[in-house]
Amino acid sequence: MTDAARPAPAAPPSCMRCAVRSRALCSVLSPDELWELNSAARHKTYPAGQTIVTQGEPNVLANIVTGIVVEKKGLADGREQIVSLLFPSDFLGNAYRRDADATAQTVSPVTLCTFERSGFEDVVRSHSAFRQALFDHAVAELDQAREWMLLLGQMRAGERVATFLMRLARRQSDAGCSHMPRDVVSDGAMLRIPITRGQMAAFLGLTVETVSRKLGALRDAGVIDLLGPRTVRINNVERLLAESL
Amino acid sequence: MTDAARPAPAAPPSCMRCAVRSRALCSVLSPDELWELNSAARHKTYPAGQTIVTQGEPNVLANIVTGIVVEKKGLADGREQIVSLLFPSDFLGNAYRRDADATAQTVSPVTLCTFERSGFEDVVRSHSAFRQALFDHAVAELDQAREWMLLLGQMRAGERVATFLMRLARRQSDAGCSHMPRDVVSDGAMLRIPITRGQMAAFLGLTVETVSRKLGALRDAGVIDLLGPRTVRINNVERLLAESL
DNA sequence: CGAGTGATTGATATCGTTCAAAGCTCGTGG
DNA sequence: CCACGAGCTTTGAACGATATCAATCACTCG
Repeated sequence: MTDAARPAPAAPPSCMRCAVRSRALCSVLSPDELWELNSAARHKTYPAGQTIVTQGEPNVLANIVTGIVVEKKGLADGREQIVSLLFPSDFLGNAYRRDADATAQTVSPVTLCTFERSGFEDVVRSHSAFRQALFDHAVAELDQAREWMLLLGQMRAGERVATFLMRLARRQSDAGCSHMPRDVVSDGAMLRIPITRGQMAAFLGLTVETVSRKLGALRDAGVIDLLGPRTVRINNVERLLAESL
Repeated sequence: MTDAARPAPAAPPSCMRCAVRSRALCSVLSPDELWELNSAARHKTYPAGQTIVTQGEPNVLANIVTGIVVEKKGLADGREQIVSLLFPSDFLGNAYRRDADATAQTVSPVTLCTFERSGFEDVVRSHSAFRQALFDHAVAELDQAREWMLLLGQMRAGERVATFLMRLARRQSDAGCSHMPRDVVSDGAMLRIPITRGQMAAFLGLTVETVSRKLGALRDAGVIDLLGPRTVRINNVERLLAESL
């Protein structure tokens, strides 16, 4: 009765309510498949600044529902490099790797939709579209990492900061209206920087002071306004793009 | 007759002769499966310094049989960052991406075992072990890229050079005797640097001069000997490791 | 033998870091 | 509602590491 009688099968209630359902990995699953995956899922919440998984320890498989997460790698003497900045709908963890290659830490209060490994792997094994989505995700992450290698290896401080702002702006521009072209940033766009200057520095391979100075320089040049430490208005996208090279 | 009569089915002749057969992706395939993949394969040779694929253009799918290949990404003004250094047995190209995300260029004369895309995809689709190996490869590349982000973002010049030498030494130590523990480097180990100082610089995010100076500093400290621009003897692995942090 | 490329070395310049000191923000509690 | 304080951010000054500019040297290939 449950299956055959349902005319338009519905997704699990918790998925129907999910804020990131349409953009997360699970968007490729049919309602029936969602039920299967959902039975392995469990929501968890973390306060800001909490470590979710530590480099080298068993991984977590999860969608980020709300909040911001960073992944970072550390040197013995404490220096840290942020290797990834994760937003709601992003996926955390490698399905094909037992242990984490980086430490994941919350930046703000975070809600995760975590998946029990064996149930997750069942879904991966039996659904090629899901497997494909997972693969695409890995390839996209590799792309991003290499793009960041170019930034870290070749760009000067000002270019790094400008590039960071542009990528953040592009990322945020597709949050809202889906009928607008993605990734387009226009003059006057408001930008919320989700991380501290220290975290920006650890992401850009710079010091806090340099990040602050380069932001100040962009402000002085009229390219951006700093409405607060975390809020930026982009006055001139073209010039910001030129700064970022 | 051909199939059923063969008691221990043999791999295709060209694969039997292949120098990298045991370490390349195709090592997970059975002889029968190898025949299938091999029918989509074709060897190609390139002289040193030749561009194999350009960033943004259609990809190549290939195993490197002999020679060294670098993948690099460039900025508009000509600055370049090498994002990957590929050795014989390494795989070049993303099966799940039509276009290349980086330019691939030969460093020495190179032989590739290239695969026609549709035939390759058929094998990927029908053989889960092969698909799995491909996925593992992507994950390993992501790992390497992030490790390099840590180097580019946080290490000082001397640490970068020392780290490069250690990773190269580890990589070369597993080329020979397979009964020795992998990745172990011992004092007195000889090292062949497969790339120029300029390419090292582009890989490490430094200038040629700095690379040369830091190598000189390691030599002056007695940690290594420079027997030629491309040949290094590691006198003191422990100290080299300490320099690399 | 000579030319050209790659490597080393030296002198100087520059960018980003380091060290130091205020100045803001925002959450907390009175 | 305001005052307080911790942590974050900005700014300044000096230093230092690496880049830049320049010259020489070494090796390979015509």
